[in-house]
Amino acid sequence: MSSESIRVRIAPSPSGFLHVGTARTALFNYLFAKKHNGKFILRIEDTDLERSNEIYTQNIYDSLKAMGLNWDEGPDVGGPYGPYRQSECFDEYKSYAERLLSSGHAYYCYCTQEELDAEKESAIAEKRAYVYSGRCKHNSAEAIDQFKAEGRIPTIRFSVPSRIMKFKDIVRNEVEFDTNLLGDFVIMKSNGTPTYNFAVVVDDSKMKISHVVRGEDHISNTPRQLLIYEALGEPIPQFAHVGMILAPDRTKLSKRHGATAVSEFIEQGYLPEAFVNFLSLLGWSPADGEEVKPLNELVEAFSLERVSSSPAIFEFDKLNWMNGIYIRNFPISDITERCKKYLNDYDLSQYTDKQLESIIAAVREPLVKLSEVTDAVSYFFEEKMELAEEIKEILSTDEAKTVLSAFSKFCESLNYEDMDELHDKLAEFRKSITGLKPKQIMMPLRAGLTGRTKGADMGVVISVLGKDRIQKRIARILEA
RNA sequence: GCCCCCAUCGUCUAGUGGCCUAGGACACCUCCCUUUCACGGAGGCGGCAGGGAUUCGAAUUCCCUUGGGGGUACCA
Repeated sequence: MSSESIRVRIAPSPSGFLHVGTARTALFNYLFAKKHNGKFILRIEDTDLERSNEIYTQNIYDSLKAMGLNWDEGPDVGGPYGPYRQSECFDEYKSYAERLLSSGHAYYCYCTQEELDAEKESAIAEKRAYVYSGRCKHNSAEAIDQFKAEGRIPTIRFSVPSRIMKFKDIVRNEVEFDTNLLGDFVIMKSNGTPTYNFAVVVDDSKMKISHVVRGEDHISNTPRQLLIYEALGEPIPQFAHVGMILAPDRTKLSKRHGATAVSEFIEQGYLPEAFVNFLSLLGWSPADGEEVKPLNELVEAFSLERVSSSPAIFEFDKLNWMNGIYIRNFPISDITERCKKYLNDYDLSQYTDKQLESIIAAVREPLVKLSEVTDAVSYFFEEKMELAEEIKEILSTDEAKTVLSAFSKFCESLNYEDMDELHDKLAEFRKSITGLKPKQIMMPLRAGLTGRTKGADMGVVISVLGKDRIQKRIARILEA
């Protein structure tokens, strides 16, 4: 097949924030499209008016964009096969349904919910698998008139032929279903809107989708959709059902497991770029084994054949590791800019951009999430420090006091602008105090100046704080 | 219940009959580096769910069992 013809889509329903599972599916679709010079399409599946909400649509846009998954066609950017929002296509579904009606592939069903429930209950009572009886398939004209007179509004059901349905799935080879277990299913609800299985097929064929890459939870929908394609006489796309993403307790990832929305992760301080990279490794692996790959490299490395058919569990350890790598490797100006939203409580105006960058550069190394920067830089912004017992203990010794008062004098003559020189001077200072190991000198100094036992390089601390604040902080400790 | 899918270290995975005394990554442990935390480097721990069958040979093929997941709607 010519790669020009590859068209894939992500079709979320705006009934919640963009879920990590949907995000991963979107990623795979995007990677597949870009790898083969195809089109990545966004379609909003909002046929369920009740549950759909515009704020979710916006969240889907924002999350996808943050991840860098820009779509070629979609509700906002348009395209040759629109509309890309199902709620704008209701007339279309109706006319497709009529096609099926007139070709004998579908029929009106006047069964009430109560009648249907009764069928279901007796099936359960008899320990039979429930399938719709198909009783409305051969309604007489009189019966139909009677139903209409009662005010019943029909659904439209697809007439399912009896046979074994086989299809080839790119990630799992042959899959087989017996259509007798399906039952004639509803394609148009009584309120005139299409059901999911019907709308998907209409839209996918209208949009000339060549490959349907989606979660394994859709695998049992596939035979129904195949039947519709055939009845419509539309070309059938290739399918690829990816293993699902599960929570650590091996059940479907849901709210009770914590964050499930991409936007929540971003909010927490995960870089979308890192998140994407992490997601790519859930159910797929690059042939070269190199796991750290930004989006453009993922595109190059991607192939559907390497996608896994078994489910993957979403664990934070590797995400955290990945995020740390991106935090450390991104340009410092970029990271600094992204950190600002976590620094709202501080007066940033006291520092130049360059100083802020050197502060962030000095504390970024151990960060797992950007949000941790708030605490990591606190001693650069707050003069009054709450000292933990551990710190008080370190500062209580005579040695510590000696070190601090010595440094208070020593810092008189420092050049605070030159970092290399500062490090040399620090070494000099260490030598000037005899009888103490480097650590015994540096730790009290750190504790005295920052109120912490760990943190930024002392050269940076000293440089940023400057003489006055250093002397004040030391004085406060020594007076206590 | 019925249908479908899945099954390699704790987790993500490599592996498509001999290259596997099963490789990598995360996590964990040890050591090194070191003015702290970290980063980085070097090691270590740890797995083919069980049982049959095919084969000279099985993580790899087939069957069964078990386990897990998904579906079973006028939700998507």
